[in-house]
Amino acid sequence: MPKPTFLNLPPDKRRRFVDAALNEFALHDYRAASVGRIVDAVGIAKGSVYQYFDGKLDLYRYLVDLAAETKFRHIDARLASDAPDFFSQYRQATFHGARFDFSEPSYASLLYHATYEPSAPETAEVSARLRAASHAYLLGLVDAGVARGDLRADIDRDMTVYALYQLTVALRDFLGARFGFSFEDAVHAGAGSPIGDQDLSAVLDELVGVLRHGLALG
Amino acid sequence: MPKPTFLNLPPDKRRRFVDAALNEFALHDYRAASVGRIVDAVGIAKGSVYQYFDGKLDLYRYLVDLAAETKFRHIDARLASDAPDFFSQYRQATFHGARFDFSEPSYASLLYHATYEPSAPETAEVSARLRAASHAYLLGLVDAGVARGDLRADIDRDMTVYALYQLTVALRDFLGARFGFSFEDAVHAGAGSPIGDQDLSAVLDELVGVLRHGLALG
DNA sequence: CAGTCACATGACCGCTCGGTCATAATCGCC
DNA sequence: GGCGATTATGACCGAGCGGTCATGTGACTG
Repeated sequence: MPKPTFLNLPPDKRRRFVDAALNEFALHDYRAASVGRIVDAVGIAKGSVYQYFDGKLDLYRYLVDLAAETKFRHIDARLASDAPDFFSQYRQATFHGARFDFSEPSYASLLYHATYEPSAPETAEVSARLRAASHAYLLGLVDAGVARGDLRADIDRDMTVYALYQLTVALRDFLGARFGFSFEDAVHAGAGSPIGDQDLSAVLDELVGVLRHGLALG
Repeated sequence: MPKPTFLNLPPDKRRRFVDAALNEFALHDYRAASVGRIVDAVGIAKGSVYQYFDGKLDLYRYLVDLAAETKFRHIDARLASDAPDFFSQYRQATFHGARFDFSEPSYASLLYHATYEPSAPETAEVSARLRAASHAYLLGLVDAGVARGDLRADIDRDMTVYALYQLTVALRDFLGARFGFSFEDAVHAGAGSPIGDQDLSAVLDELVGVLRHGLALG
């Protein structure tokens, strides 16, 4: 967790630091991210980082938590309050999740890296926490869906959650491939929504259609 | 590609080198893998590696190609020759793929790392080639399935391939989580099939069932 | 004005890395 | 045995890393 010094920082300086750090961890995975580049970008001395955080890992943890919290909040705030069925709930959440990723490519890329980083022993715990949070969220959705009768009662809940999770995370790559869009470029360029809502909706309709009825004919 | 010197090596020495390198790249992703550790493990001088390959990346490319080729061959050799429907074809390929992963955890982990490593600019091309090969394979399956009438004709082929790909790759994590199995441990311990064929079959039945009929009730 | 305290600084440390190269050992052939 | 070609070696290089710490700075306090 951040040291008190960090929290006492003038808001503007703190914001600039977080932005630069976010950028660095969005552009590079944990190991490749460089504390030196962060301080160069923000124009402070290297030692300052260690006045703010206990080290690189501590900073990373803080950023991942911040990004996850921000994204979840963004989605939750936009979820329709009326209780539709499972599939439209999932569709809505995924839609707003993707919208968030477009508008905040740095957060999105950071979370993407964190998701696929069980390799490094240090970051394994961060990855696991992130995955656990997503799984818990999806499991709640699935259980409600089963209870409501939207989903078959005989499905393997864990496998269903895993499949949903993977497909949702992979959406980023799929959208990138389909629409020739690179999140990495977006991190440099800042926000901007390069994929229209209609295109995104079409993709999600397709995905939800497969989830709902499967691939088989008839 | 390997230099002539590498190909002239006594088979036993070459095998020991490949094994050690495989191990290193299975235990660590590209950046974290260390040439020094490889030479220590195999008991040769560091300079020798650069007599065999043009560098770390060249060695990595060679190993990934080798692993991918070996795995594809393993699967193809075990595919039933009679032409069943799409789902049993996919099931068979995935089953034998998983079996391969269990019996050759080093290959499997190397391919896993290679799959999720578009971050490093150098390895992006290797990842892309690997993904392209899997996609081509799956696309062939899907197209045949559509032609045969196993699959709905109105599905988005690319998305279907992407979904199949992600779910298949993620199987590794899912099996690991469900059966408390770690591929990393298996790399150390060598082969051994820690998950029985029945357990694997049950998981695949579930997965194929969802792919076939979806999650919706009725 | 002196003293205190929070914060900023950047030279420096130790380490690991991929890669090099002059030299030495080994092999194959006549 | 001798000789050229091939292969093996490991000390060494330059670079980058995370992290440290003695010193400096500036603002608030009594």
